[in-house]
Amino acid sequence: MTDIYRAIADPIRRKILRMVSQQECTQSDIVASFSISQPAIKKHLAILLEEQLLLERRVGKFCYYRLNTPVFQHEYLQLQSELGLVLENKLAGLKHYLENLEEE
Amino acid sequence: MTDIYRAIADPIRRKILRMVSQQECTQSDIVASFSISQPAIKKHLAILLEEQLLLERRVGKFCYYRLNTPVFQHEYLQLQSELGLVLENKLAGLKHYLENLEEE
DNA sequence: TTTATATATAACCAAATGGTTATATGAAAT
DNA sequence: ATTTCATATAACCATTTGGTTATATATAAA
Repeated sequence: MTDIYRAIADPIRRKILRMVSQQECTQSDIVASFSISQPAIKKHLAILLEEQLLLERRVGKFCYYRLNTPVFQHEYLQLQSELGLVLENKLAGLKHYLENLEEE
Repeated sequence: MTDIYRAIADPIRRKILRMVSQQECTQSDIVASFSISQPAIKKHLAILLEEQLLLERRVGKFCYYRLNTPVFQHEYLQLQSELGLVLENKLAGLKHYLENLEEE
């Protein structure tokens, strides 16, 4: 369901994740820290919300965003185990190669 | 230069990375392990090559692909430190909150 | 009550993504 | 020499991405 790879594909979204992980931010806080338009930021927020990495809270005319920490943590762990495999495979392949040197 | 986030955005590309990390594969090995067309695989390979996460070697009519381990390792470490920050910030924010409880 | 501010949404655009089919090229095997 | 197999490339298509401007709506402040 949650596609963290899609969420983190854009550097603006990665920066938003870092911002809201430090503290809750309103949409205009976020808009102010980039040089793109408010609707463009809105679309990035929509993707992060869609992937459930952000939570929003409405207070009057303000909209506060914060990290959905449990989901982010879970998805990030999954990512690490998926990508970690790539390097582990490499090591396993090397190990196998070394162990079978004499047989060639 | 290398955009690992782009490279890993697609599940097919992630599986290719895992495959070639275990051992060198020809393009047709790779094509055989998916149910999409050869040109579609070719495009995924082109993206992985463009992002320098793969190396290719030509032997006769075969094209062998392998992981560009140093680049992958480096880029993956960078990714981890960038995304790791998100969770560290969260913890730092919590720590700060706890330390300043009495002052409110 | 008017005005200013925060957010939402629509319409548009260019480029990238992820796939297809058809076909060309080049090397190996019969 | 012909056929077969691996790879490359072209042309096409739909969808997504990442942006824009213009405008609407809703709340807060003057």
